[in-house]
Amino acid sequence: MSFLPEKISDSELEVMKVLWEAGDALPITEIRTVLQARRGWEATTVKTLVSRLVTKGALQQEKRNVFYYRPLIGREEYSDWAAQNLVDRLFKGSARNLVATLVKSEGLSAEDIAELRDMFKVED
Amino acid sequence: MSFLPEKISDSELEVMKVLWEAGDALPITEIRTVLQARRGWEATTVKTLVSRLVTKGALQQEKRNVFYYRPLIGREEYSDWAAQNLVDRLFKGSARNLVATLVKSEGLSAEDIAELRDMFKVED
DNA sequence: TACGGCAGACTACATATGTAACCTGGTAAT
DNA sequence: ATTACCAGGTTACATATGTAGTCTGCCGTA
Repeated sequence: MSFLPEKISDSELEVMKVLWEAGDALPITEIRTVLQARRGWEATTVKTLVSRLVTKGALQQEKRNVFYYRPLIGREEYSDWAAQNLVDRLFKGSARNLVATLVKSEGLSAEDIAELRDMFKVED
Repeated sequence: MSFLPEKISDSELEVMKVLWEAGDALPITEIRTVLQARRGWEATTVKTLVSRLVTKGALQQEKRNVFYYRPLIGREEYSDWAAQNLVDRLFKGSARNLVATLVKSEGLSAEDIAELRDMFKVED
């Protein structure tokens, strides 16, 4: 796993999600529009978050007519890292413990469990 | 699930873990000893973290000969919350997606997979 | 061509977090 | 009783984070 350069904060993550959802580089305007609707953030707030992400190496600036921003970290990659991080920090390094918690805490529906069972049949 | 009063930071979590592991209230001295060994933290650093946790309502101070600190939030409870939080923030609210990620990621050992498979055989 | 709007750069500021020092009074040991 | 040490309280200070304002130059439109 290529590890992350620096931590991505909650607010910054919102920006990453917009880019990940778009599946392509976006100009600041686009990002701003989404986050203005979604979170009520001002244009400058979005700009600050984007700048910080560039500094952190999570986004790349592409010069076109106007700057476009492209994620250098994929959603999968980040999610994997976050999941592993949670496992290490709170589940004694055991993913099984995490899953057990999810199962117990109603986090998983009956269908989820059924699907997971299938998944484990197929895997390996 | 009784929700958490405030966020517990990474460093603060280290303190909580010491208490959770102890399974009982501890005096600051004990906590400090563990964290001095485990993290190299100074006595005052530990004191600050403990104080913040008390302020946040995560720890309760018990007056004896000397103050003893007792977690008001259980490890299970916190872990559940953290897991759910991760699911909501990065896995589109689907715990199944998280599990799928754990399975796919290199972070899972063969034994982990085996255990998970067993778990799903037994569960439900 | 003058002007209004917007992108990008820079600045601002309160709260959170990581990490720790200083001070003060009580307690144990001499 | 004197002293050294330690618990508890208070203060410190840099960096991170959430959230946003100001300034400046360019570009399109009147």
